[in-house]
Parts: sequence; structure tokens; C-alpha cells
Amino acid sequence: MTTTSKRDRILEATVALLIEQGLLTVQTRAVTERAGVGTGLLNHYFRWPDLRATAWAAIFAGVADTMRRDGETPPEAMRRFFTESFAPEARPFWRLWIEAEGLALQDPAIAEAVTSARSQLRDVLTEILTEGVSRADWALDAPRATALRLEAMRDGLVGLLLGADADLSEGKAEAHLRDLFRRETGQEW
Amino acid sequence: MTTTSKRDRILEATVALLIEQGLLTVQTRAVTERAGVGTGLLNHYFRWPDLRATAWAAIFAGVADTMRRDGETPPEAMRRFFTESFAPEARPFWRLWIEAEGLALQDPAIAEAVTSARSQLRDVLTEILTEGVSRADWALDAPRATALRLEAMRDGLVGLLLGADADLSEGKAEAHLRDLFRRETGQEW
DNA sequence: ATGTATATTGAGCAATTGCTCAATACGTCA
DNA sequence: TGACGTATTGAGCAATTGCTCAATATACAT
Repeated sequence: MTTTSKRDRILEATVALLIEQGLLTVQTRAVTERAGVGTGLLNHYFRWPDLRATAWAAIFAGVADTMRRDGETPPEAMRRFFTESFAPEARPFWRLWIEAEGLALQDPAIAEAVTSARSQLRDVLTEILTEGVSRADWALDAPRATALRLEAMRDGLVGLLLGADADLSEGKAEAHLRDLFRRETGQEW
Repeated sequence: MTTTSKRDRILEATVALLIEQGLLTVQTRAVTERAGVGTGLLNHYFRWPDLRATAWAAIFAGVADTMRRDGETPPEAMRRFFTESFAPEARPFWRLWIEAEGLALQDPAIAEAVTSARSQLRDVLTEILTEGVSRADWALDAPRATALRLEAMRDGLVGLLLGADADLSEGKAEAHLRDLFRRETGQEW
């Protein structure tokens, strides 16, 4: 039996509820109930806006970690990037991402978390692209600019998918993103 | 002196406040105060979630109208699209757009408004692209797919800009979007 | 044992906010 | 004029929600 401190249980409960319910609907009472602690304890250790942002940041730090696996070649990593970006399992994360973009405009803690998550993601993606260039998997003028465009396109497609866009499906979204990369590299691979 | 009905003044006040303050912060009291009417009147004519969505929809119906000017050639229209998309004056609209994407996940009225606005925008953009093909301004396999990609990329770039992304500026965002179009058409123009 | 600090609880506070409702004014039609 | 519907007002309701705080338990040091 794993004994977790109540402080940690609060954080874990926040993470779980964010994934289940999204960023805008989760409340402190739901968190303390899920964690099995009194409502006062949450405020003893945290302030809600900070806790929420911390949990959000932890979620996407985990996502960034998943981006690159040990021993994976750049083409393999990119193939996974394209596939996993729009997999149904990723839907809760899309929601958290899109909601955070909006909330960040009035919540400094979330704004900081989003900036940090973007930076991590772009670093990993740029690393993969750069390594692919040096291994001659593909040619790219400016890997970081390509990473940014891929990221922007993915964000945009995710927004469309969440809105149940009539012209789009998970499969088509993936095709659009692959299409962009194909045009950037100017080759099949 | 223009005499506007109080009902219309409420709608206009909502529009103005949305543009000034964003979607998530405006409240009914601010609207009635701005409109110079009692708080009860708003609820006599509207329900707040509907009013807010109606005002949001009106704003972006106006934006879609601006997309195409009479007598404008497709290349001229696209140049304006690239320039105006990231102009500083457009910032309030970015905010409304990004906030609406997040709110739509729990607000059916906003969700409907976003879907409708996207549809209008894509229709206009597709029309411009298609006309450019028939005039041989550029070549495109699937104009509507290109329109969707341009739209997705723009949404993504807007999200990055609102987050004060370190790698991005208004000018660079515009360049990224032009870059995408250049790769899609495979030519300068 | 005594004292001190930290952990923990949950009832209740205080602020927020969309909305109700009784009262009143106004306009129109018979 | 009287009657009836619509317009209009704002005090106040009711629900929500993060957070406070006094009370109690627990752990640890002297």
C-alpha cells in the first residue's frame, strides 16, 4: 500500500479532475472530496489558482516527456507525433490546452504554465527536427521555425476538432499536419 | 441624434464591452450600466448566455464581411488577409476568438456561434482561393483544404501571439502564414 | 510531562452574479 | 376614460465558491 501525504493527494486529485472535467469546471470542493481531505487543508497548503496551474503544468510536463523515447530515430518520433497528436486518448489534453489559452488572458499562473509548456514542447520538437537534419533524414532551413509552424498548425487543428468542425476528422487533421511537414521538407520519407 | 431602442442599446453595449474586456469578464451589470438601462430590462429581453453569444456572433459576422471588398482581386484580398490578421487593431478579436474556443466546450450558445463564424470565414476564404485558381493567380489542388490549413495556422499563431511567445512577433506571424501559402501554391506572386 | 509547531477539520463567511418580482410608467385600442 | 399589454426599474433573492478561522489532533523536542 502506497502511503501518500495528504498534500500530495490533493495535487494528484487536482490532476485527475482536470483531465476528467477540464480546466474551467473543476472546483476546490471536488478536489478535497476526491482527495479525501477536509476543505480547509487545500487552503492550508495552496491557493486555488496556483494549485490549478501547478497541476496543469505537471500534466503537460508529462506530455512533453512522452514526446521523445530513448533510442527513437527522428522519423520514428515524428511519426508518433503525427499519430498521437490527434488520437482520441489525447482529447482531454486538447481540452485542457484550449481552455488554458483562453484562461491565461486573465490568470497569470496559467499564463506562466502555458508559456513554460510551450517552451518545453518546442525544445523537444526542435531537437528532433535538428537531429533529423544532421542525420540527413530531411532538409530544413530553420528547424525551430518549422517546429513553431507545426505547433501552431496543430493547435489550430485541435481547436477545430474540439469544435466538431464539419470539414475535419481526426484522420484528416493528421493528414493536414503531415501535409505541412511534407511541404516543409519538400520530400516524402 | 439617433434614437435607438433600449433593447438595441443593450445589444450594442454588449458588443462594445466584449471587444473592450473579452468574453470571460463581462457581466450583465456592466452591460446595463453602459446601456443606461435598469438591470431588469436585460433579463426581460434576453438570457445572458444567449445575449453574450449573439453579440459575439455579430462581431465576427462583421469580421467575415470585411474579408472581401467589392472589386478586389484574389491576390489583393489575400494580401489584406495576411496583413490584417495580425495587425494590432485585431488583438481584441483574437482574444474573443481564443476565449470562445475554450468557453464553447461548456457553453452551447457560444459553441454554435463559433461554428457559424468558422463556416462563414471558410466560405469566404475558399471563394477567394477558388477564384484565384480560375484566374490563374495561383494553383491549388483543394482550395477548401488550403483554406482550412490557413485558418488553423492562423488560429494557432494567434494563440501563440496572445501568449507573448518568445519566438514570435506580429511580423513573424504574418511571415509564417505567408510562408505556408507560398508552399501551398508553390510559387511567389 | 510540558510546550510548541504543524496537521487537519468543516461550519460558516463574504463576495460575486445572473436573475426574479412587485411596483410603476407608458402606449394603444375600444 | 378605462382596460390591457408592454416597457422599465432596482432592491433583493438564491446559488455558487474560494477561503477563513476556531477547535482539535498529532508529532516532536526539551
